[in-house]
Amino acid sequence: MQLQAKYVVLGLLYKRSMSGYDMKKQFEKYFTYFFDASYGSVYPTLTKLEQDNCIVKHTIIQEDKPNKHEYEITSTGRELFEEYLNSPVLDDSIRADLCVRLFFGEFASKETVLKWMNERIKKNETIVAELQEEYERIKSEMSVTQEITIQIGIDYHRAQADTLRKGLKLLDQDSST
Amino acid sequence: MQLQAKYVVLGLLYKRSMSGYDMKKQFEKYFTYFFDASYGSVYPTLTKLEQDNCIVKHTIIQEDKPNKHEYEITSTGRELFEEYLNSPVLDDSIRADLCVRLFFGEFASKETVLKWMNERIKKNETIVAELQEEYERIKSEMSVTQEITIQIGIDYHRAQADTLRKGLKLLDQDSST
DNA sequence: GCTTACATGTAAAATGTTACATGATTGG
DNA sequence: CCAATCATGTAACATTTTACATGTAAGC
Repeated sequence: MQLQAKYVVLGLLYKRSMSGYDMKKQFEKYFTYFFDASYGSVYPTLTKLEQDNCIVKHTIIQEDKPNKHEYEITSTGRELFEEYLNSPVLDDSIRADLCVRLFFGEFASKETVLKWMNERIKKNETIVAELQEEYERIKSEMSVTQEITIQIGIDYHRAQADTLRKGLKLLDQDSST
Repeated sequence: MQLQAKYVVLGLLYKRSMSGYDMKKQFEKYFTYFFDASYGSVYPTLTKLEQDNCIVKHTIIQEDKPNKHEYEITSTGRELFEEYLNSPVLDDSIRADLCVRLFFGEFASKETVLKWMNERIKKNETIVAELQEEYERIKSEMSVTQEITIQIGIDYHRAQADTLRKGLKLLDQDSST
C-alpha cells in the first residue's frame, strides 16, 4: 500500500480551510522532499472527498482574481484522518533515477557519470541552503514535529551529497590504478 | 516525468539475459531503497518491450521447476537504454508517510508520535546492518558506481535515524518546559 | 508585450498495485 | 503438513501525470 493523497489533503484541512491551489503551494513549499501531487491529482481528490462528505465547498467571490473554492473539513473527514493517524506507518517509497543510473554506471562514459554526480551535489547544496533559510524564517510558527520534518529533508540532501563526494574520490582512485 | 520501469528492465538485460522473476529478485536485493516494481508491473513491461522489439523471449524448459522465459536485449533495446543514459537525470520522487505524519504530528498523541519515530529508528538500524553485510559480501563483484549506490542507501537510512534521534531529544525538551 | 501569479478543472494516457489463478518441489 | 520457493500471468481497480482549456491582472 502507498500513502494516498487524500490523507495529506485532509491533514491540511484539519487545521484550516483552504483551496486546491493553496494546497499545491504548500506541497511545493513544505512537502518538497517527501510528497508532491499535481493539480490533476489535487482537484479530483477534493471532488471525491466532497462526494464522500469528508469536506464541504465554500465559494469565495473575489474581485480582480478568479473565484476560489475553499474546502472545510467535516466531522466525517476528521474521523477519517484520525483513522489514518492510527494506522500503521508505511515505508518510504522512493524512485531515485540517479541511483538507478549509478547502478548501471559501467555502461555510461566516465564523463557522464561524473556529470550526474556533480550536478546532483550542486543541486543538493542549493536545496539544503534553501531549506535551512526557510527553517530559520518559520521555525517560530512550526510545531516540533514539523521542525523534525524539515530537518529530515536537510539531512537527507546533505547525506546524499556527502556520499556522492566520497564516491567521486573512489572513482578517482579507481581510474588512477 | 518519472523514472519508468522499462529503463530499469533494459538496464538489467544490458549485461545478461534474465526472466521477470529474476528481475523482481534483483529489485528486492539491490534496489530496495531506490526502486521497486511488482510482478504486475514487471511482466506487462516485458510484454510491451517485446512488442516494441527491444527484447526477445527465449523459453527455457526446466524439469522439476516451471518453465522460464528468459529475455535477451536487442540492438533496438540497447539504443533505447543508451538514449535513457544520455537524457537528463530526474529528481528523486519520494512519498514518505512518516514525514507526512510528523508534519501533522500535533494532531496525534505524543505516544503515537514517539512510537512512529522509535519504530522507524529501529527499522533503519536493521536496514543499515543488512545493507552493510550485503556490501561486504559482494563488493568484490560490484562496480565502483554500484558501491556508491549501496553507500547512498546506507547513508540515507543512517542519516534519517540520526535525525529522528535528535528529534526525540527535541520532543523531550519541549515537554519538560 | 511577455511572463508570472492567480485559480479551476477535465480528458486521455500511462502506470501501477492488489488480488486471483495455477501448480510442482523442497525443507522444516 | 505447511510454508516457501520457483515461475508466469491477468483483471480489476486505483492513481497519477500531462496536456489542454480558460481568463484576468500585475509587474517588468
